Amino acid sequence: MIVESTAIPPPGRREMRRASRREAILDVAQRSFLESGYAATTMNAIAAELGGSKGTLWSYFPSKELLFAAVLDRATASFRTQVAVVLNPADPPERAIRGFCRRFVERICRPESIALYRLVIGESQRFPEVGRIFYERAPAITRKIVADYLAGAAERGQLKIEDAMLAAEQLTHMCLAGMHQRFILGLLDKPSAAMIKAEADRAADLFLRAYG
Amino acid sequence: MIVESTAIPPPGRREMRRASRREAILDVAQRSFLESGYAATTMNAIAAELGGSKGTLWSYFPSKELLFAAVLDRATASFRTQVAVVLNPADPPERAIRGFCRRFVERICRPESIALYRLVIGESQRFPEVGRIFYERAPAITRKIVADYLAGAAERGQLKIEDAMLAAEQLTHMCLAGMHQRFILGLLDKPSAAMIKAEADRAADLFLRAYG
DNA sequence: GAAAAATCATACCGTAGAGTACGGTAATGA
DNA sequence: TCATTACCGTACTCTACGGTATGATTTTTC
Repeated sequence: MIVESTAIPPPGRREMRRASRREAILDVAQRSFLESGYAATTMNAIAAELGGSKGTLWSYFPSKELLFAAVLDRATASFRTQVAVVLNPADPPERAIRGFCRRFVERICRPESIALYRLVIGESQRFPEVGRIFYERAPAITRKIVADYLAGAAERGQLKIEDAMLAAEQLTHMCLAGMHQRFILGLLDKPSAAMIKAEADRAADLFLRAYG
Repeated sequence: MIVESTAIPPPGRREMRRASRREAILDVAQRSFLESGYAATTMNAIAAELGGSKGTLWSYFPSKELLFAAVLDRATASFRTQVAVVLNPADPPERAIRGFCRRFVERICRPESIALYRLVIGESQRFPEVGRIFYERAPAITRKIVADYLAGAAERGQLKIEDAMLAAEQLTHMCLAGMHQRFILGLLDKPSAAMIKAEADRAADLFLRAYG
């Protein structure tokens, strides 16, 4: 009564299992690292939450540091892909910039983003690469996208901008001005949609007032 | 041949000794916390660097957490007093704002300030008061000072500002736009005077362009 | 169905660090 | 002078955690 049903698995069934197990480990580890920081996260706790044994955990990630690096890598990758920013050159610049600000503020004020930022900053002293990797994969990429748009808008005569990179940096940081610092320091917990909109509009207003 | 020279010490000589010892402990602890973070700082190392014994250290601060709190308190207090900002209402606003920006950027990009900010952010998850205390004693106070100046300038017709608190927040955060994040993440080490000036002027320019 | 690989459960090792205990010694106060 | 208080040095306890070892059990592959 043995049916050969599973059709696909010539490319290895072990590999599949292994990959999904790896993901499961990273899920648990990421949650713990983001929630408690590096030092307060214990391998024992991760193994316990996984249900498996310690030996298995170590067979996937031979040290806590390597596990941490893998978590960081995955987290920034997810950030990167989610910055599918909607800066449409066909829109009038007010609309495009306002839309970007809202999306950006919403993104960076999510609890996971805040936790990631905290984690990176907290560990960037002990692991200097952490800060560099994060910077290159999150803020630098966003800035580049915004700068490209702004340069185009300047060419089309829609905005008066000399240094697009500088302007992009100013715009993104304006989006951080109010709530973000308070989130980072733990004075606020959950952003409401109204707060996000207000924050984004304030940033866009100032920017457009200066460069419009 | 014993001369009763020391004139003042009726208010206790033990207390003096004790106070200065306490300061010495805080000096060492602060350096270590700022340099290595909370977790990587050990009470043993502090005691060793002090030269004294562990028992003495514990007699001043009965736990690592309490020592940490005391360090934080002192560090933010020193920050607070150093924000003797020169926002002179008699100056023309361009001059006043430019001057403030330079001083402010210089202040927050100092290695000690960066280390403190990192420490606070890194631990504000585990010790939620840390973030709150820091916010109230450093960013909030600065913002208040700036807002008061801006409100005055608006009344005198020098600037077009509706919401002074908002504008103050935007101005101070503009000063953080470029270098500060890179310092925090460890991509830069020591700010040059030229970098500080350029950064401050960029922030002031944008602000004055929008509100001038 | 049997060999091989992965996983499990659990006990263990080494280290490190927070906090304690204690006997001896120097400074302080009356 | 004498009691007290603070300090020193050091050894110690206890706990936690990263990492290892091992033997049994399951799963995959052929």
